[in-house]
Amino acid sequence: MARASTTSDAFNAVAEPRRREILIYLAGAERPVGAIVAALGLEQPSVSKHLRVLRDVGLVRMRCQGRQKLYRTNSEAIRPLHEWAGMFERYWLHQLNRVKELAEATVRQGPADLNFPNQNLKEKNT
Amino acid sequence: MARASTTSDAFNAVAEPRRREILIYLAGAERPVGAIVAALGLEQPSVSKHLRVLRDVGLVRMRCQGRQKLYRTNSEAIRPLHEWAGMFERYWLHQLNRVKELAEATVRQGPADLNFPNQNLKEKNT
DNA sequence: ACATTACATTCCCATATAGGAATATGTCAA
DNA sequence: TTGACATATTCCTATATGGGAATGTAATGT
Repeated sequence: MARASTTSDAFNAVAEPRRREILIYLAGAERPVGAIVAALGLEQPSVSKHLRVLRDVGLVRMRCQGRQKLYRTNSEAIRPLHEWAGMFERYWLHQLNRVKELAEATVRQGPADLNFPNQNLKEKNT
Repeated sequence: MARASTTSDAFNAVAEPRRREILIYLAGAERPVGAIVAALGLEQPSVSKHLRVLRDVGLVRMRCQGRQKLYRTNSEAIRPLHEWAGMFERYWLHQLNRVKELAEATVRQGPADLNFPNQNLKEKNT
């Protein structure tokens, strides 16, 4: 099997850096395609294709106004990403505490020998 | 050009659903590969390959213990995702307020005609 | 030394891009 | 109608998968 489609979910859609830029650009206000092209310096067909992906997963909304189409970010669709990543918050807070405690312990004991920095470890880390 | 490599950054790495599952499973404690295989019901080579991707972008750490290799999630590496998605928080809060205000206004006015739900809109939405 | 356990890597392949170029579609203006 | 403007879509192609199967490799037990 190949990689999942970019339109399969928000995670796949935002994997592309340009699509993330577009989402940020369209977060505050709706803009016509031409404005995105000008602001991000991309080719117009490229922007249209990215917008198509973003629409398919609900990350942007579109409205027609005369001959232009106004896009804006649907921030609600980004919440699942935020919440998924947020599940790990308690763990990175723990890691920060451990680093802090280690630093304080090191100050009390004096610095470790930098030539053998792993002398106190039983297993090698990666 | 093709899609960016899954190892190009954390965004691309977590686009794969199985890799997200692995990260959650390895968030609380380090586990040998066999435990992941058993817990998630994937083929062992598949798990090894996913772990390789996750390691390349720093989303997991590995430690050798005898013949097994213990992996754990490096939650710190998920923070950038959380923070990127967090940039949109103020916008989805605004959207929620607008929906709430609209609902309250609707209650005051009575419900709109469901057969012509767009009768008050000048442009068509998508 | 040999078999076993625990992982990692390689090979093969169907599939899905993302970008560039060219073209199609839809809207407004004269 | 004709032309200009704003977007969208199609075609083409190099590239990167992810899964399955098979194989490689390192560590341990006997």
